[in-house]
Amino acid sequence: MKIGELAKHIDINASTIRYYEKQGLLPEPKRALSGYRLYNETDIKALNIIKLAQSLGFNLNEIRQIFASNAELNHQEVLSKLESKKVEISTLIDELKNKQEQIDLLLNDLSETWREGRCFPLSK
Amino acid sequence: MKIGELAKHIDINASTIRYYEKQGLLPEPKRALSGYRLYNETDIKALNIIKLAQSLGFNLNEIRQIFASNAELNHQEVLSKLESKKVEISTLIDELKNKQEQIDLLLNDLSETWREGRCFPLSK
DNA sequence: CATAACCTTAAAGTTAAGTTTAAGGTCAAC
DNA sequence: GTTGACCTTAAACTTAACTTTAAGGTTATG
Repeated sequence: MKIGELAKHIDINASTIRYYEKQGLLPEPKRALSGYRLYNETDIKALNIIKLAQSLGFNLNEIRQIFASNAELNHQEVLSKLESKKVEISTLIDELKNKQEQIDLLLNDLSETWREGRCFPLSK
Repeated sequence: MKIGELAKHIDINASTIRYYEKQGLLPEPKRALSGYRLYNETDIKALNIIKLAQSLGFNLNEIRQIFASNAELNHQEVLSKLESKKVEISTLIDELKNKQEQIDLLLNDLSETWREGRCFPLSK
């Protein structure tokens, strides 16, 4: 599979794949005689893990540390990273619920401001 | 109040305040004869609203449109922006809960990978 | 066999939200 | 009366995660 096909499959830009390779997220692929990169199923898996990890809030640096082969982290450390992320997400959820309440407060504040004929909040 | 004092009060960099002014988020302040910017209580309020709105997930562009005085949006539109943000946050919360489940799936997947003696996910 | 679609690299550009720097003016304190 | 803290501006720099461009090589199609 050439890079364009892989890119379409994952719905990602081909240059992003080359970028990930440069960043050490993806292993260097085999090359055709032409020099074209050649990919297979494991590359699809790898890219899907990257996408998942990104959506979980890991940045590319963390993703490399956690999932790439250079083994900066051992299995126990990887598990602990993932568990921490779960806790982090719980915290985030609480914060978001809090923000919904803050929006309600702001809504009340604004109604009052406007009822009193005052101007927008960010002006004199 | 000069810019340094305001900055300390809000716990923000003085250059950030100048930056917000340049971006049209803050009105141009009075100046001392020296040219120094002079601020008062309403500027503290304004900056706090900016911080709140940022923490709610609005970017500076949205914050200007919604809260600045140039009145790009009327009151009704502002209310509706805030209500949409509340809905957005609800969606986000659901997504986050989902991600916690996905982490669990990943954890299971990894244990299996490792039990079978296979390597890290992002390698061949 | 020509042409379009695809691939290669290195390097530069993009975006948001600042931060830092340079070169200089102002002010309070000792 | 000078030193150090504070202020001014404009412009360049920063970071992450890409995307785009330039200049050129490869391959599939009619």
